Amino acid sequence: MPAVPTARERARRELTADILTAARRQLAGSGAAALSVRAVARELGLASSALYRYFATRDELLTALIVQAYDDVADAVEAAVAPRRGASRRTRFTGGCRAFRAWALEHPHEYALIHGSPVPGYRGDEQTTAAGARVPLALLSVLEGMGAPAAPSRLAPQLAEGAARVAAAGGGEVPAALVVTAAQCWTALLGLVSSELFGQLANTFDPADAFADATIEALADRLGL
Amino acid sequence: MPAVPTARERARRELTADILTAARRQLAGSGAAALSVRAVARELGLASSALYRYFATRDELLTALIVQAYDDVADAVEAAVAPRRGASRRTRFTGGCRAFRAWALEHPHEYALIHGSPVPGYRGDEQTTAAGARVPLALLSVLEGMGAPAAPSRLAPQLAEGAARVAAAGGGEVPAALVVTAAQCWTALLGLVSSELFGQLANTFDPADAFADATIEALADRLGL
DNA sequence: CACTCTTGAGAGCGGCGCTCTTGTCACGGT
DNA sequence: ACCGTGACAAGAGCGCCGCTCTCAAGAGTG
Repeated sequence: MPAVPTARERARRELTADILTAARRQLAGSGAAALSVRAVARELGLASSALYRYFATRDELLTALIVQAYDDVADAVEAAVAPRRGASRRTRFTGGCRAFRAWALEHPHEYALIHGSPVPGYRGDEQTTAAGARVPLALLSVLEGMGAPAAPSRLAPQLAEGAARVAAAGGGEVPAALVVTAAQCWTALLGLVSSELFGQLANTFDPADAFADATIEALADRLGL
Repeated sequence: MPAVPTARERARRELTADILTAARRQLAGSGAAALSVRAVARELGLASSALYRYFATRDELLTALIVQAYDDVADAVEAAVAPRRGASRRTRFTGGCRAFRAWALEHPHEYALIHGSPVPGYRGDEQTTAAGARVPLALLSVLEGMGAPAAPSRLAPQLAEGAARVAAAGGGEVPAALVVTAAQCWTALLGLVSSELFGQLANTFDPADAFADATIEALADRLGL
């Protein structure tokens, strides 16, 4: 591969990026179910068959969008939890949670794509799982250096294994019991945001800002922050 | 309407039920995205156009399946939380949560249909929201007669409103602060099950039985059970 | 019996994902 | 400078899909 890419290579990269941009706009506008290769091609003034030179399948295009969405939300959350002068652990954690929810509210279709029901026969792709781990790991990183919870009851073997896998995946210096609690908080956060976005709170806590804030504070309490 | 239904009416009811049964089988087998009116018609030996006499649209068929799924899981949870001799509140609550998770694991596609990303432009149908409220109300009913949490700090207005709406919807004699906590536990339970089913726990707490049990016990703790 | 209203079948519309073929043009080696 | 290779866009086409329309047959009712 030459240091200076040929015109063809540049064109390919640019068109690939254009396809992704158009696809993302369609996704944001009408959701993943309505995203069609033909519509993207139309928007770009191409024959639909031409797109298959860049993405072999609709699922492949969707996968690229999934990775983009994971990275996008991870950027937002990582920025929110970054250590700052005078920012307590609790502030960083709740800020990260709030950033996560805010991103989800701004990008509902992208959120549904990555945290809703898996579209086809859900691919456990390496790329996507790695990208998907960034947000929970960012939230976990806030807890680094904390002691174990007050009552460090012995963990069930399955839980200890899970915590070990989290540690291996990058969850640095956090006691296993706290990792388990953090994972519970992570699923709770997902439940909060999914419930709000998918309409499970309709007719009850519907404008959910106060409910979300209270829930996030409760999570921080539970983590001993 | 005559007391004795005509042959045509009986036939219509039966065929409607058959359509739902076939559709449900397809849903359980391949998921909501793959459910097609034509395939259901094929399975029943009908022309696809004939099905439109019974369900005006694919969405209408899906809505019927949604209501069925809501009722199905509600039956399971209500049975699990029913008061029994010697069953403590805590046992009834955790049993209800476990029944919810068990139903979801047995019916992943139905679960995705009702708690995953809303399929089209999600209808806030009256029928579906009423059916969807049964499970959380069943879990809430376990808490009836309990006192308010230790620190009944004044609720934000939005939260008080939400709790009032829950009470109006059938959440009987439960203090508002406890209703809020219960709602948080409900979204946390949804997050737990969704995470497990949608693959968010892959590579960490993947065989999630121990994790789920620990999480459910933690919810019971939080409710003071 | 005549009538109406319901039902099921068939053809058909436009859209979808995806494949195959065809003509064209950029690239790299000689 | 030229020519062969390979990437490329386009078009036609396949089998699906949701949905509509029309039409013939049959059940229900006076």
